[in-house]
Amino acid sequence: MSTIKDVAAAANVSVATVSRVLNNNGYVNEDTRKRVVQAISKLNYIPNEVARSLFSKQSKTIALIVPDIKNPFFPEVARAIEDLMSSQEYTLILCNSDEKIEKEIMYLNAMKQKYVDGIIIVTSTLTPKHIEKSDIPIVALDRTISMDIPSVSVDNFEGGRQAVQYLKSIGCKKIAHIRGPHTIINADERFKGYIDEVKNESWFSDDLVVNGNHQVLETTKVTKELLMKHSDIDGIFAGNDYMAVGVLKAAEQLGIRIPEDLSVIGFDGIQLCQLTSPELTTMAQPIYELGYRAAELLLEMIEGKPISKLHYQFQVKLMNGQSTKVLGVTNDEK
Amino acid sequence: MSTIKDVAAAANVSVATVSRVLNNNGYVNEDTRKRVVQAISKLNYIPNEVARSLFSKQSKTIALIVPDIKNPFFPEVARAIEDLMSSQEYTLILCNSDEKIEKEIMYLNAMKQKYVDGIIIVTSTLTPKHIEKSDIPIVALDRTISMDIPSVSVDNFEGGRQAVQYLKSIGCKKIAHIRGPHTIINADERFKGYIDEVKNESWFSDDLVVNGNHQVLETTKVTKELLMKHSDIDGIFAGNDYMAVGVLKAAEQLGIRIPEDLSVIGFDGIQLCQLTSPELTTMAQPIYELGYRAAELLLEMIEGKPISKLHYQFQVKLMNGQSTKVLGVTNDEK
DNA sequence: TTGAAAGCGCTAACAA
DNA sequence: TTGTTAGCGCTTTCAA
Repeated sequence: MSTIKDVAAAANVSVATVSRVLNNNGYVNEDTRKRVVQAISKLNYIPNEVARSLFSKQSKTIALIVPDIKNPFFPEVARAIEDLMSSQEYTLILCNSDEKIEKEIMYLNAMKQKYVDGIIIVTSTLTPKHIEKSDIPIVALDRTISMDIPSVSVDNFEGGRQAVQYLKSIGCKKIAHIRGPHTIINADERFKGYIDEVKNESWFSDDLVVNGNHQVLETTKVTKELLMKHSDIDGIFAGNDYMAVGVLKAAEQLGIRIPEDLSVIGFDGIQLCQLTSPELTTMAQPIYELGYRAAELLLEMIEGKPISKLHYQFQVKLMNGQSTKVLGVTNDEK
Repeated sequence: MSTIKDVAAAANVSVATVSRVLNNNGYVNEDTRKRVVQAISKLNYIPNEVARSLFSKQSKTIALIVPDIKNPFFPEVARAIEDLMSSQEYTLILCNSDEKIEKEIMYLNAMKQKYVDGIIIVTSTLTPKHIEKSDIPIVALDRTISMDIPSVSVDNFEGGRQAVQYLKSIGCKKIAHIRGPHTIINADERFKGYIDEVKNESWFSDDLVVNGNHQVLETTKVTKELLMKHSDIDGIFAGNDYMAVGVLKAAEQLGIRIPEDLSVIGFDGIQLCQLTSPELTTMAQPIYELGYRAAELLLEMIEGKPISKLHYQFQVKLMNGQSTKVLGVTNDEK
């Protein structure tokens, strides 16, 4: 690998001049510029980013810390982030925290050490205290951390409400909820949205809510128990799409027809929804947009632009599949 | 952020001494070591990786270049790689090439520029020429590039054969194949495995092979056409799990029962297989292992160890779902 | 056992 | 318009 020195020697100028043409700043005579450009291409020279970073204290690199890239929600945000970042010549480091605070802190330190220019993180456990002392720009994605830390997420409470409202609107008379882990704030919000919508219903009782733990198998198990106990449940709001699949499986095993006997709605809108049969009705998040916006926000922070808005909250949108019945239309007509 | 200088000053030693205790090499008196260690923890000092990289020409960073992280095969390999790498204090850069050679080359250059220590790449288009001149360690994952470039993959040909053999073994009498894109070597290998197994069958004809292009919708479309043309097809080998889902949908739309009328087998063994109903039978790759092994191989190369074996080829394994019939067992008994 | 100093490749004062 | 040089933070000779 040739260095700026080699180029300077080849073009018979000083390294400063080469640097000038490289960065396109400062005066440089048209002829010398040409000589330099020639030398560069002749030597196949590319500037060493590490040396640049050492000087500039910027690495043109950002980190994305997610619980687990295998969770299909995250590849899509990762893709969105990488799309924007690579277009700006930034590079993306991927970290998996498994929702463990030690790992999050470990990565935070490692990233600081590498001079990454910014971090996008999905976390339920980190508090502002862990973050504030690192002066590096951070954006919270999917879940907010605090009022001070910029975030991009959806309105999970409202999404939960709307899911239930939709089930009501198509005529469901007893609606259960399979919720996600208590440790994850979004699961709580969705749960609260459900509660808000059903708490005054005569049919409502606490045991219409069970915990599926964001797992398919676990959900199938608890849903079967639930449906055997309450045979008159005709609508289920699952806290995410995985759990909705678990519900589908439970219904199948019990010989309950979907959507004729039971309407199921999920949350998230991951690709999976189109792949099941029946296809899943879900409250879809604009997943790619979330990632993209988080990246845009982070970029603004990195560039030191004034941040007009700290918190971006997107709305979820009903995505109609075949797992919810259509009011006034029998199955034959569909 | 404090630097090695600050530590040196605080401990009243030279930076060289601090460096010695940091890296645990060279003689350093026990007392001075203690003073240094104290200073380090007092100042909350962490060494600057960028400066280290500049000197050592190593970045403790590797890159993973995949076509698209949204393809569910890749998050799992990414996870495996990151697991091993982070345990060795390496960091993972993620790149999406969209199977485009320009992007691959662009990333290759960008990574060289960043002094990444190694690269794991999934590519169908890159040739040794693109790679050889970059002296940086490279491992080809999922698809081989050439004999000279280390690789980790599965035996796609044999996997294709075995898929067809299995369909035969459960009694299928006319087996079709939905193949993947011609541009992807693995799709070709699987196709060849299919051909090898059926070419001498009396029922075989060329038009039993159609291209699903690795897409669900496209597959549903071509499969419906196929099944309408050949109503006696009783087995389909889909070139990957996505296309197998497409087949499931086609069958459903045509009122064909799976597995009673038609047995379907996929390839890859992504998580999706357990989420459909019926659950998919597939030739499963050891996806996590593939990623992990590629990472191990790369690490050995980075550390300059002698590489005893350049090419690792894993076997795929039949993973039984409900999309293939069970010989001699009627559906009622199951 | 320790320190001084050169150098990794680059940028940006400052001088010329 | 160009060159000289200091310095980014670290590691490693070389000398003491």
